[in-house]
Amino acid sequence: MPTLHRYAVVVDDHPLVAHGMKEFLGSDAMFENVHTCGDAQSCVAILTQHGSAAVVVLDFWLAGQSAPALIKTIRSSWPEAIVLVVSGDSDPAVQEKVRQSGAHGFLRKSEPAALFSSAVAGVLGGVPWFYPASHQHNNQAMHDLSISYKELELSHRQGQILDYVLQGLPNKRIAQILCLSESTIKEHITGILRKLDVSNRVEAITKLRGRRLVNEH
Amino acid sequence: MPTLHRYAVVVDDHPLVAHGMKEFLGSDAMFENVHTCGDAQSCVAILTQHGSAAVVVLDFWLAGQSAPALIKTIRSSWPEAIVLVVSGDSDPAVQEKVRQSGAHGFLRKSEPAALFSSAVAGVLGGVPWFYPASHQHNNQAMHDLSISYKELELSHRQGQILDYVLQGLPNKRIAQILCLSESTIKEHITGILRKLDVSNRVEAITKLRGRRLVNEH
DNA sequence: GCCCGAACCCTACCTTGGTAGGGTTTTCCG
DNA sequence: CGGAAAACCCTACCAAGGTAGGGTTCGGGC
Repeated sequence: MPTLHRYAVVVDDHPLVAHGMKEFLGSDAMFENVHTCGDAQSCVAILTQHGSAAVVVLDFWLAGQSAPALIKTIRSSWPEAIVLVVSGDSDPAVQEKVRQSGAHGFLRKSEPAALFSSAVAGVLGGVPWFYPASHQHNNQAMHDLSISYKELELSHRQGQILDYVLQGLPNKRIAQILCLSESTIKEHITGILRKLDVSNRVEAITKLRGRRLVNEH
Repeated sequence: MPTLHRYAVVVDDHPLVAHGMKEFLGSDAMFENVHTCGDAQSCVAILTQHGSAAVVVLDFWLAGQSAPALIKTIRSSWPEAIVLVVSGDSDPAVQEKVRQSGAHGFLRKSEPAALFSSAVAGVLGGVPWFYPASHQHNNQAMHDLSISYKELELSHRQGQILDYVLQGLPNKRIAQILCLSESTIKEHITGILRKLDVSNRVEAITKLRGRRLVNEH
């Protein structure tokens, strides 16, 4: 198994972000060799081919697969690899999932460059890098039009169904798409409306108009 | 006015993304001098201090301010600057807002690096860079740009009522706002839906999402 | 082990939305 | 003048949306 040199892997479906992180890992002279890829499959392929990386930096919101699944795969197959997860949003729940999946650290993309370097150095040195639990609820400058309708405490299913609602689909069609009964859809929607504090789907749609939807997990 | 050298500005509230774009702009030897910043205020400050940049690359989803406002500011104060907007999501309506604000190009962050370079080269060469309308998902012959009641062949009353529908108001409230009976509202809406070729108000809202309705008549 | 929450299923009930059909009045146009 | 179209009103009917309350199963945490 060719663990010839220490190298890093960056997994992010946005090439620009991946490139940015690659530059960071390289410019601090920590890693001369940095691979970038856009999905979980490619990441696994790289690790299989080159042997375990020293560090894997991956975006939580991957296009195809869920990040926790990839984290678990890496942790079990290449246990010596350090896994650092980055995410565009600031949801505490995301960090929890990441931590429970076995990652060594979690960082928001909005952090300054210096903190990113510190985090990489930290996890490489064996220090777990997570935000303190008490720090969780300062959702300061994060909103307006920017992001995350999402984990305003919507469950997985609710987020998924809200997606369809925002596309204008009626309950009946959502039901057959998801192979569920219409009653179940209605129940989920009742929960969604209560959490969004609106009284029907039209209000929900107009309330969320123009906002970006983070991918379901 | 110190337009001493051609330079670029990258505006993105995610430092990693900003850094990635900076590297791109630099590595293609197009710009030796690239400024990065995280919000609209800093961007304006940079332009004020250094004079107009050759190109401004900015993220649509800025933390504090809306991107269209910044675009308009740049277009009016530094008209020779080329404005290229990038966005993490793929909503056609976002591109429309960008285009209407006067930007020269729009690109998704998920595009490969090569396309990013092409887009920069294109807009610098004076070629607008937008996704074709036909490429936008399934929506058939829907023209972009703003749409007027006349194009939809809506009567005055219908246009007025459609406005309220798009705001998410139920028939009952529209009726009391306009001092009409609910039956009349329903009748008008039936006409609206037929002309829009949709089967209910939710479809109408999602179909017209992101478009600006101009009330001329 | 127990408890809790998420995710399913159901029935029943009420409100809203949309269509169809019946009218009236006004305006504009050939 | 007659006719068309828009704007208003009504009732009646049915489909869709949403709530309430009743269940089951599964998994994780204590």
